[in-house]
Amino acid sequence: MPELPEVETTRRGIQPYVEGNTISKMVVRHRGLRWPVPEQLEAIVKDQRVTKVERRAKYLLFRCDKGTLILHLGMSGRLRVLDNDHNIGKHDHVDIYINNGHVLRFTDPRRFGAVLWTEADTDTHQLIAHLGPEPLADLFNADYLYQKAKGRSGNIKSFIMNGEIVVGVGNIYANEALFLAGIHPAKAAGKISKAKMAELVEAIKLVLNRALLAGGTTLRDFRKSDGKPGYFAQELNVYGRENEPCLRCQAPINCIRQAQRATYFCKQCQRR
DNA sequence: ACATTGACCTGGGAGC
DNA sequence: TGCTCCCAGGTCAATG
Repeated sequence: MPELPEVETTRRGIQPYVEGNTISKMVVRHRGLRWPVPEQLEAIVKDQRVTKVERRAKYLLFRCDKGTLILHLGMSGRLRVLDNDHNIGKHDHVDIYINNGHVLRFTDPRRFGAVLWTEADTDTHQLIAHLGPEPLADLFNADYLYQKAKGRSGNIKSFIMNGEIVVGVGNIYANEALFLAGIHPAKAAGKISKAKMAELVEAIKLVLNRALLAGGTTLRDFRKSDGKPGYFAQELNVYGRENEPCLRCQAPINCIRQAQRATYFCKQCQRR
């Protein structure tokens, strides 16, 4: 499910139920996520107050009294607020009980997600320390991207999906942003002009902001944290539209594979 | 330093 | 109906 807008939508959805409250209990039914859920986590988080619910890249960060609970939704993860703990499903791996009667439930069929704990500054955490800027921050601009791309021969699509360059640009929005900027996804990152990079930066910010406003894209199983679907899928220009007419020029949309991921683009509108 | 590939998992849909 | 194959929103770790 989750690209950055979905993760941020989830954060906003759960924040009012969690922030300022205390974790009364945690139940882990399946420790085998991307990394094992730490053995002592239930005991560690019990009775800790959550002071902030933040996000860095696609990581959700629950700032607690004694450290930070780090949660990643992976490819198929979901986090919902429930009024009770009924109807436990096969993929409901972790429940976090809040002292206001709500339960945060982490569901993840593919188990690519993660639930971890750190007592160190998260900026120095192994998984977070090397991440690039947030795409919606001012730091992410044409100068930055152009400088980073200098001398790079790899394709621009993989480049913008690289979390060390910029975080939060997943497959769907990488496709959409390149279409809006009129850049061929296979073009070498280092051969793109600064002017084009400026267009790309604006396109990335635009698609992410739009999706954020819509509450995240609905594809397969995405639901906002309250269980209602998001509704951005109908605004996609190229993603998932192989052989359908380009919405700008009517030429059929192409689909190729880059780094084992599907890339959709229009040959007419996105020149090399 | 950079680029590419495999790996982690399950479920759903297409095709036979 | 049921089997097999392929695909899926992420991203780390290992390899050239």
